[in-house]
Amino acid sequence: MPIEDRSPSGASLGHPRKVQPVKPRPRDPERTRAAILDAATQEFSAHGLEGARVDAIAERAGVNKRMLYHYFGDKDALFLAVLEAAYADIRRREGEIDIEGLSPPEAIAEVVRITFRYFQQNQHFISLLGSENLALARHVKRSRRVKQINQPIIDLLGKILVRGARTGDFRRNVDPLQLYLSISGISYLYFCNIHTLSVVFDRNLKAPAALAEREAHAIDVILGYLRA
Amino acid sequence: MPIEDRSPSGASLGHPRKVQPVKPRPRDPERTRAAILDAATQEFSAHGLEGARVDAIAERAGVNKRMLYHYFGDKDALFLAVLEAAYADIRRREGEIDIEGLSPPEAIAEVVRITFRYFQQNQHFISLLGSENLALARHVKRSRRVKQINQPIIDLLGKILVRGARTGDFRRNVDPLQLYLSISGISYLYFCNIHTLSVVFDRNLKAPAALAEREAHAIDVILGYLRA
Amino acid sequence: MPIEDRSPSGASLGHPRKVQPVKPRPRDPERTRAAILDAATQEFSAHGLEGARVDAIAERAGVNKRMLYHYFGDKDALFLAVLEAAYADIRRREGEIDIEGLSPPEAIAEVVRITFRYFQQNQHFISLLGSENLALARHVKRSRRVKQINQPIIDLLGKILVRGARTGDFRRNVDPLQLYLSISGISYLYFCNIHTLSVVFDRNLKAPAALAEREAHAIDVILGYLRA
Amino acid sequence: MPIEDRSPSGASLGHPRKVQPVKPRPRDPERTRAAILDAATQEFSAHGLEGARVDAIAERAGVNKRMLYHYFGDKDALFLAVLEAAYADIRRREGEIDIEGLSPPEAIAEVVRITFRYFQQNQHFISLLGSENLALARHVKRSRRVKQINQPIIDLLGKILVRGARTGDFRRNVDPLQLYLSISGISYLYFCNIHTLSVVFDRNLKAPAALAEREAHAIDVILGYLRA
DNA sequence: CATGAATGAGGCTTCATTCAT
DNA sequence: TATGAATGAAGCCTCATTCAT
Repeated sequence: MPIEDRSPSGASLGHPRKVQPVKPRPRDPERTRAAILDAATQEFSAHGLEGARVDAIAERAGVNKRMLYHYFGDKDALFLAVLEAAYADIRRREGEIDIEGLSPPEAIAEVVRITFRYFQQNQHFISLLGSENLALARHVKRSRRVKQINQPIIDLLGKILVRGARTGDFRRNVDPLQLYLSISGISYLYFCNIHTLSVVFDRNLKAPAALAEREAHAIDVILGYLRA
Repeated sequence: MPIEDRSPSGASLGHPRKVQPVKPRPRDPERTRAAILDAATQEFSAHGLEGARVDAIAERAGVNKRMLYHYFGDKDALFLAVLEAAYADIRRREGEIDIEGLSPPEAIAEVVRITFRYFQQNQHFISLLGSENLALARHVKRSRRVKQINQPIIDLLGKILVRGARTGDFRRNVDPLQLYLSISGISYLYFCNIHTLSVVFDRNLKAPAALAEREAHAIDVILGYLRA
Repeated sequence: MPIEDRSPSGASLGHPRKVQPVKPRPRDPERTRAAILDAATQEFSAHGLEGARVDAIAERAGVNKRMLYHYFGDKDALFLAVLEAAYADIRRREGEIDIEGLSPPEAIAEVVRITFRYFQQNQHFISLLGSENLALARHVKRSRRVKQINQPIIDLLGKILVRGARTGDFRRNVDPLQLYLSISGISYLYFCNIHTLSVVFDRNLKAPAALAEREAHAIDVILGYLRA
Repeated sequence: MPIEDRSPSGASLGHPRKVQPVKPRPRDPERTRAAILDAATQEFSAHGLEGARVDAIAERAGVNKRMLYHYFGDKDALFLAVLEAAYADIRRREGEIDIEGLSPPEAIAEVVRITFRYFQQNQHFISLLGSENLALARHVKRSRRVKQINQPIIDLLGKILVRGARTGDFRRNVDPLQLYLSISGISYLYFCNIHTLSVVFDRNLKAPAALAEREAHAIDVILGYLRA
């Protein structure tokens, strides 16, 4: 089941700072705004909140630096906008999970798989979260929009767990939130620390085989834990 | 089983930048070096590699800024020194795990527990890893000392898995490295994103009850997965 | 004898930059121009020529920034327009001085009183003069309209002095211009430096009692000097 | 009685921004600090607080821009330092007034004369006061050192007034503070608005003859007012 | 070993002004 | 007439680092 990247940008970590600015048509506020947001997503995820350069964002977006302030206020506000877009994207993605007609184990496997692949394809989101936690979540705290954004996925897991318990597939009394954090965590660590882990264990964790192995393991762990 | 913090510093995230500089006795190279390293650990973990300020480190350490360069070369070299110290510390900690006389499930539970508590008490290590991965592991790549530092824990897990398979407690064919990454991940995500998760789910994840709940869940997941 | 403020705006120093924009009816050039001029008077007097912000003026006036350029050319030209309006206003006010039927001392007292109150109620004018002198009078130099604007008041003083000399009330050979500068100066300093003087002498110079005392003193000095 | 300019700098208004940087010997903190303060006095008085450029100050002082921040903190703190130095200077000057052996009228004349000449030779002080009042005295308010700096001159005037009343030279019940403000005001306005007044009255108020005439008039007014 | 002054590059932000509609 | 997007220059300030003592 292929999963397209619909994140605000195709940014991924690890690219040096060379850029192909996509000049937006002038006098097209919508496009300009989007270009800035996209460039900012790349820059912030590639270099962190403190490491990101406003000049680089402007250049990447192909707009005048002044526009960043025109549209977003300042660097921190731009970062919040990027975060909100990223959160909105993951919510959208999780909302599309379709478990219609799947058995409880198959449904859980699907959730794990999608989670794994989402992190794989959106490593910039992991980086953004890192910056925001370094900043003690001070941007997100001021945002109403991000709060409880993950509730739907918790609810979905809750339903699958109930169904699985009823069919006898799953153990009982599993907290959906704890489960969600474990599902995420198993995938998250892998991508979050992919560079250091690759060095420390002297393996190329980005290789397709390694990725497939990890994905299979993630499903194994969660289903192994849940089985009655 | 209480676990004391033996990390190079008692640093934890979230502290503002005010500091009580502990002036080392002048003309005491050993102490000066240690003071700088400790201060740097705090500063780097609190503000990230890019966000850390050389001046702040010097002030925190109570030494002249010039000393940082005298002892460590430059900011990046200092960061690497901090990383190496952090890795050395975790290796030391993992080397102390004692599973003598424990059944395989008890041994695994102990590993999970110690891992969870280590991250809990050394959140600065998580922050440092974040910075290093943002930097594409470029410091660690140059370091011989960090490589394969985690091998002992993999070996330990391997032994426990073999024993558990023989006793019939555990499933067979579990890759110790994959297992290690899962054990870590389940705890790691929690502390890595503790600030944003607290906001997004509107819970105080630092509360003792929440921590205890998470720790128990982590053990449940791993043992649940491993059981034959 | 109460004197209403008829200056182009009711601006006075010391107000922070928050504003209630009075949106002029669109398509009403007269009103738009007046709104801009009024807003500019406030902004320039509150923040000085260099400190004034074109954006703030536009916002204050409730018009599009482009209009400032449409109606006035540029910031400097707008400043000159403000200055000219201020000069015109003070000329108008001085032209209204009525000494009909007053004895020479009473007439002089009236001039001093009106001068004092004018400065009191038009402190923005003092501020504008400060900016213009800082700019070495470069705007006013280019303006024909401001030159000799103060001639009428000099002429008036000259007449009173002649009359007073004839009646024996006043000393002879008083230069009306020098007298005018002294009359102005005695009031001017008080308002020009009201903030620093209040701090340096630890008094509230804006208090009604302080103002009344100063006004009486101003009259005393001038009449004391002039008496034969 | 010639009066040398001992102000922190020989700055006077009206000079364009070209500069002869006086490079201080490096590694001479005292000199560096003084050079910055002197350059800042010139720049602030020539262009106002908002119009002054930090770069220009550094260039004028012949030091690296970073030094301004090293020694003074930021632009506002530097401005306060300039103000304090200016106030200290005028206090020093007023403290040197010597009325020993002078009759009360002669003593008052001396005070007026010195005041007039001080303003004449220190027009930068007038400019600085203008900036500070535009800033609502917000710098001076935070300074303990500036408060009541002018008390000595008030005390001096008080003594002369008492003596003059006793000798029958002066009228009674003159408030020394009000008198001081008048003495200052009569000179202050002239220099404060020298550029606009020169234009408005189409005279060269800087000409020696004009200055002498004004000084004589100032003495006349004050003594005329005070005479019994 | 230790200090504090000094540096030049570059950071974020804001300015007055003009363009396209 | 009126609008809001767009611009390039420049403003204040801070950075990691080195020099002179």
